[in-house]
Amino acid sequence: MQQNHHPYSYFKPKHNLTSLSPDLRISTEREMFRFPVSLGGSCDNTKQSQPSDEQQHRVVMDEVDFFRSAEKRDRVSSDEQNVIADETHRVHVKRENPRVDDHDNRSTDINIGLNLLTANTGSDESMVDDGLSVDMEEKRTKSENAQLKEELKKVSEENQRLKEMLSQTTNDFNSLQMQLVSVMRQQEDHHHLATTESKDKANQRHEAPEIVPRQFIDLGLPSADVTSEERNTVRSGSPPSLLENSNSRQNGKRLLAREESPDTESNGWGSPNKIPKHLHPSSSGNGDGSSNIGANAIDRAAAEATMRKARVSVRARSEAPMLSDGCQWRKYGQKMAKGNPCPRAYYRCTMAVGCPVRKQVQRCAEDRSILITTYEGNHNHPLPPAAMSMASTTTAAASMLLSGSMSSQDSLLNPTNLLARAMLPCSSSMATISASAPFPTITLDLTNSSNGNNPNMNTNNPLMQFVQRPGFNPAVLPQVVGQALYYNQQQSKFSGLQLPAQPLQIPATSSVAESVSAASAAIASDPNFAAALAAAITSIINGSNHQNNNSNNNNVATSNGDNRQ
DNA sequence: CGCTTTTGACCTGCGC
DNA sequence: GCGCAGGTCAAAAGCG
Ligand SMILES: [Zn+2]
Repeated sequence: MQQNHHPYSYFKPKHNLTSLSPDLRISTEREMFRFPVSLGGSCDNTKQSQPSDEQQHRVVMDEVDFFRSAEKRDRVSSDEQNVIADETHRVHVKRENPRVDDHDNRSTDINIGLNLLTANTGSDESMVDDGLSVDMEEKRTKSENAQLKEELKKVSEENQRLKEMLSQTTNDFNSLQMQLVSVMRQQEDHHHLATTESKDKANQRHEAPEIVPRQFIDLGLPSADVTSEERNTVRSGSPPSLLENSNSRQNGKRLLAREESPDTESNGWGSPNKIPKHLHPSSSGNGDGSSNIGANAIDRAAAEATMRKARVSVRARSEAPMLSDGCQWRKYGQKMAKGNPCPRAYYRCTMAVGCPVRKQVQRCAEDRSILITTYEGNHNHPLPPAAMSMASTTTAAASMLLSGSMSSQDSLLNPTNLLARAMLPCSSSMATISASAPFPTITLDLTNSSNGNNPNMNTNNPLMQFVQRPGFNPAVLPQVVGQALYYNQQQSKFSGLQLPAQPLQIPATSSVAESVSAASAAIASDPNFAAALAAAITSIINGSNHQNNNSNNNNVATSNGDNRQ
């Protein structure tokens, strides 16, 4: 937990600024999306330079609006707010002119309008410095201060609430999205199957689709004997909810509560890795017999199962036995893995009763200072902010992997692949795809060593620059990728996995085009993707932003196989 | 006392 | 079918 303070310190700046004025606080939100500015590597410059009102009016991403609108509402609601707003406005207007020069200068330094997004960090000072008509202002300032303080209180609370809401919503949305995607894919598959089948047996059959639901109707009927048997096996400490699920057991022997709570069903991973078994032989499913429900059950089961398989693996140097990622874990097993002297430990999330999330921790065989943490599944409960990074990462990545593996084996069309390549133009060799394996896995390599096979320093990759920071906690990084994945997925997946028809050009990622296929270049240069990266990275950077270069490498590799050390 | 870790047994999928 | 390897279970032990 201690380590997590760091990662999430990016909330702090928000609060600090909050103490200045609501406006400033709001702009902080925007700050989260200022990443494009930093692409030029001029983080420091931008911070030092004073922002202007004009800058703040440039909205980089829509996501910001969520907060902004909320804030605005907040402002309007209070009486004196308007006064404050006016004040700040006036001040800003004043300063605007001088700032413009700065902008021009900077823009020559770096690049285009990206600079417009620069920080407002100095705004407080500016307000102080600017004190023009001192006397008048002072009086006002005093009263304003009082108001501001109150306002600040309110806003802080509101902020807190919003944060909580956001995290929760994000969580929910992630899982919902995951499910939706899976269902969509399933439907596609089913359509495919149905059509082919009906073609084959067109003469004999009336309706092919009927077949599927029927299976589930059968499955839906839990046998009374089984349940009673299973009750015996329930552990003393286990919640009664375990019983509910026991009907999904297939073998009488070990009726362990794998899917521990009813929640799990709706959430992800109700079914263990044996999807096919669940589908065909017996058990499980909703008791109801309507064909629709059955179909849904299939979809869900398959989706969950697939989801389950999707993994996010993080390689990081750490002497600690485990990365602290904000979640509570309970060790449930340990095994000697083949070809590795170090044992592999198995953990499961204990923050909620039925949470299906698991993780494996193992040291790298070649370099024992490298810790390999592999996550599976999605949390079925609200997460503390400290845990959001990992969670969103796994969810998003899992979704990505899902869509990629199911819809096409084509590595080029695999969004995950694309992402990996897009993020790692210099180390595209790392993005190996072996179509042969059961577990689609995305691997984040945060280790120091350049891994030999990656001679190019990744310094020209924007993402690298951000990862290569001293205070950078490996545990946070997943959020970067996670969010990137997340946003990217909305682009690439929901638009039907089709590559953007119109490749757009973004200087920052243009290098991708050289080393990567045209397809991946298209995605990578997609402004939305860039923006997603920006959002994700900026949010991280804002928190643990200390300029320094560490020799950290961030490699993202995807494979359909087990992660080999 | 409640929770976590340890650890041997067990289950499952896969290749031969 | 057999053996192997990965993954999981749960009783027992450990810990605060
Ligand atoms: Zn959880």
